[in-house]
Amino acid sequence: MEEADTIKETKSCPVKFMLAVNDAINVIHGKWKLPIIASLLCDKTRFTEIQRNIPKITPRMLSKELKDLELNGIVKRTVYDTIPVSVEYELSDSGKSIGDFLDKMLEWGLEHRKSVLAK
Amino acid sequence: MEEADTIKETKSCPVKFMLAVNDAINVIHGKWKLPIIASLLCDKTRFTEIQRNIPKITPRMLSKELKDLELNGIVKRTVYDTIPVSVEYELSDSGKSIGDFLDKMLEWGLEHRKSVLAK
DNA sequence: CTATTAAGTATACTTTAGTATAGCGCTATA
DNA sequence: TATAGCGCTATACTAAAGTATACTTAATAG
Repeated sequence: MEEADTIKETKSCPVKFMLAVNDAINVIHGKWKLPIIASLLCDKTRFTEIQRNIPKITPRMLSKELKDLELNGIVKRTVYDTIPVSVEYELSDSGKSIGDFLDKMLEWGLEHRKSVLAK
Repeated sequence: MEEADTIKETKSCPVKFMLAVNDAINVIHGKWKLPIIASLLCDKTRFTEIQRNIPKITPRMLSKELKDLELNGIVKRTVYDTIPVSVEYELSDSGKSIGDFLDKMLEWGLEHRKSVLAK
């Protein structure tokens, strides 16, 4: 099946539609996922570095969210055999392409703000 | 300032970027907002009708989420002076245009599923 | 007189998300 | 020997989100 057909078919099937959209929502869901992804969109980085980039995140949450993102194929974790060990996190291809729909959300958000302020 | 410039400027400003993206996230955030919006994308409808369309939602949650959506300018509520009163909910223009970024999320979700299954 | 419908509200509860704080194993540097 | 940095984990807690169940007001149908 062609790409365009897959999309068309999915839109006509509420269940598949919801599954795919929910995948996207889950990836940005919660207080910290977006800051983490934003941090990794710039550069592959290490644990402590991300912690420094995101004020107020606790190591517990950072660890939890990174695991979650890794499990969902958004983030890749690489351990280097240095002393002491260093660990690098980077976005997968899927992860990098999150920017695609974030841009659309941004545009919608700006439009919406305008229309709300107009009243 | 031109539309395109606003978007460009926003992308270069992390705070504004986050504000606008968060507006979009808030609108679809939680267990029930998306089903409610989906239900209203088809048709303007009444409270009980929405409740029937969304199995398992309680009136408490439906009421809460509709109020929230109304406050955020996504949904418009109209009370008709019939006996007994009937109340109709419909999407605002902003509400209708949510489809724009949902489509992008859908596309991303499908791509992502493919890439995860490929492994 | 009782039951039902519309559009919710009230109260109490459970579950999930997030916070606060401390500590581990390892090594390098002062 | 003490301190600091890295990449976390453990325990205990609070706060936010969601559920369950009952009830309200006003009218109408049986």
